[in-house]
Amino acid sequence: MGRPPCCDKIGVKKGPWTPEEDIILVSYIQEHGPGNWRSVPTNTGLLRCSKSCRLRWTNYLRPGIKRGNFTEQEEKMIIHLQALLGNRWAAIASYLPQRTDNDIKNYWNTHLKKKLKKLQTGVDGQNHDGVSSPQSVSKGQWERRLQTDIKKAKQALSEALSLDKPNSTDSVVFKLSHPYSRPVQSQSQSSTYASSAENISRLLQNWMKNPPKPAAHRANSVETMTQNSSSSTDGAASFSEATPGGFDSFFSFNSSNSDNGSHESVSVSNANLTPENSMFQDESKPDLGDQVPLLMIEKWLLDDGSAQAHDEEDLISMSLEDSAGLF
DNA sequence: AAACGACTCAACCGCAACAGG
DNA sequence: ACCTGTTGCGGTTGAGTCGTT
Repeated sequence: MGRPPCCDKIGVKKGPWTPEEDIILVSYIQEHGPGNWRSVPTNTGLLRCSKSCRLRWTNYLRPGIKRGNFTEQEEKMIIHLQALLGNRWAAIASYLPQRTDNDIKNYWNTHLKKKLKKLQTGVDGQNHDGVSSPQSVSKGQWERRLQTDIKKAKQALSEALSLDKPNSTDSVVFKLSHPYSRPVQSQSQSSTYASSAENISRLLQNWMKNPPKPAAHRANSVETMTQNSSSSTDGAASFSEATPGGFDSFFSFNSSNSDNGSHESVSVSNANLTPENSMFQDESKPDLGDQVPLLMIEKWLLDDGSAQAHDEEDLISMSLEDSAGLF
C-alpha cells in the first residue's frame, strides 16, 4: 500500500486490536477523556498511531454503540438519509446515535446497495411511474423536514453561542458534540453506558476464554460467547474481576460524575441521558467546555423530539420501494 | 472433508478541514 | 496571511468467516 502511514514510526502496530490494547485505551480515555489523540500512544505506550486509537474508540469502544443487526427502521432511515445527504456517513450517523458512520457505511455497501438494486430491478416499471424523480412527494417531505431540522439547529446553536453569559444556574447546561446531533434520549437508551461496559466485559471474557487469538475480539464471536451476560452489572462485575483493581475506577468515575444534576434536567424527554453520555457525548472536543445555555436549544430539542416522532412514523410508513425509486 | 468463492466488517489510507501559533 | 499539527471523514482493503459444491 503506497506511502507509509501517517505514523510511520518504526514499531507502530497495525491490524486488529487485542483486548489488552482495548483495555489500555479505554482506561486511558476514562482518565483523560477522549481527544488529544496524538498523545494517546505516547502516554499509554500503545504501539498504535493516534488515528488508529481514535478509530478504535469511535467505532468500537465508545459507549452507546449498538452492534449487530440493523432494525427495519434504521435501515429505512439510512436509505432515506443517504438519498438526501449522499455518502455523508458522519451526517447520517448523527441521526442514528447508536451507530457509527463506519457501521452505516459498511451496512450500506454490503446490504442496502444490493437490496435497493434488487428492488429497483424488481419493480422497475412501477418505480418509474411512482417515484421517478428525486422530487417525489416522500422525498420532498423529508427533505423539508431535514432542512428545517438543520436550520433550527444552526440557528439555535449560533444564538446560544452568541449569548456569552452562561446563565447555567437556572438553565440547563450541556455539552455539544455535534451541531445538529440528535438528542441522545430519542432512542430511549437507558443503558448506553452499560452497553459499553458490556462491550469491554465481553472482550475480556472472550479474551480470558480464548487467550490471544487474532480475531478474538470480533463482534460476532464475542457476542455469541456472552449472550447470557445481559445485564450491565454483570458486564461491569466481570470486567473489574478480570482486571483486578484496574477498572473499578472506570465505573466509579462515571457514577461520581452522575451527580451532576444539570444533565438530568434535560430529562423532559431525556430521562436516560446517562452519566456516560454526559461524560462522553463531547468526546470529539473534550475540552470544549461549551456550557451552552440550553433554553433555546432545549426548546429546539423538545420541538424536534416531537417532530422526530412524526418523522420516524413518516419514514416507517414509507415503503422501501418508494425509496428505491430515489436512486 | 476439502476446496473454492462470496460475504462481512474492522482497520487502514489519503485528503480535507480545522485550530493554534 | 501563512504554516504546521491535529482531527474528521469517506473510500478502500484484506483477513476471517460462512456457504456452497
